[in-house]
Amino acid sequence: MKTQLTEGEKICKEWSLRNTKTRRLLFQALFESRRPLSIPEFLDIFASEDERINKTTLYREVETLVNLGVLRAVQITPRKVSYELGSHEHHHHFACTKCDFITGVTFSEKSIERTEKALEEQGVQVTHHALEFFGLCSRCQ
Amino acid sequence: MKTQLTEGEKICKEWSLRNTKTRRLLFQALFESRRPLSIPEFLDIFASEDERINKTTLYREVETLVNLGVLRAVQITPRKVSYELGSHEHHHHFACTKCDFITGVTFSEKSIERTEKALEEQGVQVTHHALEFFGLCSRCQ
DNA sequence: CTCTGTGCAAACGATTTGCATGATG
DNA sequence: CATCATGCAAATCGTTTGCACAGAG
Repeated sequence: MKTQLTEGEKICKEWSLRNTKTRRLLFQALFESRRPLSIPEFLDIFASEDERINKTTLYREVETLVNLGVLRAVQITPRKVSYELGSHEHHHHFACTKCDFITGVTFSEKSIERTEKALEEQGVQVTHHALEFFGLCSRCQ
Repeated sequence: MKTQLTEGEKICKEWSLRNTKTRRLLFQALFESRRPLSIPEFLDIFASEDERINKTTLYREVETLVNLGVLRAVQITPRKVSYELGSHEHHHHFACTKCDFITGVTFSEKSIERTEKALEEQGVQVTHHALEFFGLCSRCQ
């Protein structure tokens, strides 16, 4: 009889990572919240579930996972870095400027304007967007 | 004989803001650096010019100016908020992932791909980009 | 058993707050 | 002189580090 693996345990296998409590809870939280989470948010979630996860351990865990590419850092709200699964297809985000709602946006449409239209058809109101390019400047190549 | 106003003094007039040392130096620094600056960067610049500007005062000043729309917050590098003049035409940025080089990008081309090409022709190497939409979610409207 | 993960306390840097004082229009 | 701006010290918050110990494979 096969044992049912949680999503988190699958990811650990896939990346040959030790199956630890911190990892299991971290992945669990990401799956359930269905949006990028910041470290303070992870900690709040764990606390509300009465799960004792050390702050330092979590910072180190997230760092490891980002370096491996399992997680991806998402910088949207000023002074707040969130993390999402790196396996998600390359996508962008919609963030509510009033509450902390953030959701993935698939840029299937060919233009920013059309993507905004598609978003508005889903019920949100888009006021502005930000587009940043990253890479190496001429000096640093 | 007309008195020559600095850019900063012009902005103060335009927004009916008191002409203070903090404001003058802040605008001056922005004009000279030609790129978004973070508060620690402003402070370093002032210190290197032997200008004593209090940290608290600067934080409050920047907050005021952002609320008025004179400045705009720019969130590019994780954990680093920079500020640029809000009067700049709506544009995006290129950030070097190795040094702290940031420059404005005019999205004159119609697509992200073509904007990237145009950037590369200017000598930088684009590895990836981020696109975020902001507004109000259905609950918050 | 060995390597990796964990926990705690302390350090750090950026940002915020309270309160009393100073300067601008 | 009425606002608005300033300075300082202390508090707060997110993040990092050193070191000793524990757990997974």
